[in-house]
Amino acid sequence: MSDDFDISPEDLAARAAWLSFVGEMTQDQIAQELGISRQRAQRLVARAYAEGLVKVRIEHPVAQCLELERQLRNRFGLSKARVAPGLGERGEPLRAISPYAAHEFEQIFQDPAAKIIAFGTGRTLRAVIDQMQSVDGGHHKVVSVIGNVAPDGSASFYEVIMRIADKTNAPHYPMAVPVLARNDEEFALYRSLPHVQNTIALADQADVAIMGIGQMNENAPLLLDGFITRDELDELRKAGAVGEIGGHIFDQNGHYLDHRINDRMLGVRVPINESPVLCVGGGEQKIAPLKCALKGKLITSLITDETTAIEILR
Amino acid sequence: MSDDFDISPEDLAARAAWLSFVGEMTQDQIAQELGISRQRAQRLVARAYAEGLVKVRIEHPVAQCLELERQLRNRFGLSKARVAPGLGERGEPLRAISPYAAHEFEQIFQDPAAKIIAFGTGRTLRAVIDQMQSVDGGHHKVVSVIGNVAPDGSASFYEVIMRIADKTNAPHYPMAVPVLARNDEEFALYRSLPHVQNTIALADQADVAIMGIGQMNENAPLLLDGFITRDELDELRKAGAVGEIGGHIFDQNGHYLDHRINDRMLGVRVPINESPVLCVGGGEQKIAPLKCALKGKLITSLITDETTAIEILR
DNA sequence: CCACTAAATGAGCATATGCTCATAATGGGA
DNA sequence: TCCCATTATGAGCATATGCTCATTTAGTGG
Repeated sequence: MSDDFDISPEDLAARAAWLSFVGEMTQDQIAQELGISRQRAQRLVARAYAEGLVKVRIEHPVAQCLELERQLRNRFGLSKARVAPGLGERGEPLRAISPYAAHEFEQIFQDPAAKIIAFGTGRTLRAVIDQMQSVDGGHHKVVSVIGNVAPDGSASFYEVIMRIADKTNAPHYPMAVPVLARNDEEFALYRSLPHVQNTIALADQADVAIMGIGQMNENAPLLLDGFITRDELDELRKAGAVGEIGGHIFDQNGHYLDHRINDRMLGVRVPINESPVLCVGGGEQKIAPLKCALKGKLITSLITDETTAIEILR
Repeated sequence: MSDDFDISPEDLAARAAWLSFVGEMTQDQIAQELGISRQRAQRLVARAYAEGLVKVRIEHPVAQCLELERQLRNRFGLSKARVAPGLGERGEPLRAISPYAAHEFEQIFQDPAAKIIAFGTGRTLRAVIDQMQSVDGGHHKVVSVIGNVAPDGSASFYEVIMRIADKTNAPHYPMAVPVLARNDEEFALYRSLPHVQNTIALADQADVAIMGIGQMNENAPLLLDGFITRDELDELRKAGAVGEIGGHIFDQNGHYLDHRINDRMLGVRVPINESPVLCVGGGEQKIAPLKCALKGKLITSLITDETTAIEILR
């Protein structure tokens, strides 16, 4: 059973993790089995875990969370709500939400009926997609509803279309323009580009949109990622901005803001032609935006965590 | 976040496991979070794990196993072969095979096309089904190809139809007769019962059969479970018995034995009308039966573990 | 109401784990 | 070829974990 000569490095990590989690072996046993030092075994297992080779799921609907899901659906007329058990005050909400959301995503892609699935961007969606298992979704198309170019011209770091395509083997259609045009002429120019028109046309046919949500406080993703300046942020907030979905900024009633900056967002707004909008997000800062988005019926399904759900329902 | 008053006991176990695996908390932190002692936290996590609430999957195709799968397919003309990484000499083969097989089972039930899925019995299938996640397979039917009554009249312990139905929510059709009739008259009687005829008729339409495999040595399941006596075992072995699938005994060429005991097996033989037969099994004792079953084309797909695969291919 | 059995709990301890640091190996550029 | 920077490795140690055992609690039958 001991390997005569080493193979790939990742292979060994997977094998060590397998022996650890499935075989329930101690690190000493693994080391012996693979003919390596205990130290190395420990590192291999840790690495496999860190790299996401090891997927842990808890198969049990926690009663309190089910109840919260029911309340969310009723209160806001959602077609679907999923609430992940909280990880306590100090726990990152994303860590709790990701496995739950990843499972939902997998389900969506396992649907045999071919679909056009629109995606937003952001840290949340990135984290969820990293958690997904590979599924065969080659019959679907994934399309971005938002530009994938950062203000400095680099590829937007939190673009997710490529990653979701990797996991699902689906044909992918990024929107290869900036998130935000700098003025109206630039907006018109970008919008007129053939590949943009194609992508937008495809997005317009989306059967479902999967989106994150952004807050408009001092940690606004739009600000952190350099899409708007602090002055513009202040200006938007004065105009009533509370949150944004796919870069499109809305007010406390969940209505998209009529504002020159908002008008230059190149992407497609949700909801798209009555199609369902699945929003993933949680954490203290997302509470206000989520409440407003729910109020304005911008989203039709929600995946969040326990703490956030409680606050939203308060 | 700390619970004010306790809810269900299993709920708490799931929550503790969640905090442990997803939240990566130490037991002390979990204890504090849930307002219990560290001891209790430890036990809750262990319990959740033992009860199978925690599902661990390794997402990485180990190269050596892929190669073995390829060789198995080529050598025996299998439509599908899956090889789980071995757990070393001391590891239970079942422990390695179960997660792999469970995943395959889930895939089968996630197929949207309604199917009739026939099942054998045995320790192996039991273990695999315990590992399965719940899936929505209500559009399929599961039917047993073998009786579910033990010689003492009790329900056969390793019958799996109920359990698979639990996991998949599929309508289920057990075969409510003994595995083996005691003589030809009894055989004719049982076979004539209406509910048996119904079940057999359904099984005859199966789109796929999922089976274990039994050895005919001194640890033969048929002997251990009291379906045949030691004398009968010896007699069968003298007649060339090497293994059995669904109770139907075959020889070294994978041909069903023409023998009075074999003729009294009440179930349906695989393959059923050219339908695929997925066999799950591994371990030293299964090697000979598997080789012969493969030789006789009794099975069309195989899920096994690394060590067994190597031996089969030797 | 008591006594008995079985399960749940907490303390203490042996072991497994993962982190830090010092050292060795590896690899890329001059 | 040598040198430097980066990465991999192993030893030692602090901590987390899980097991055993003694004790308590809960549940059951007399």
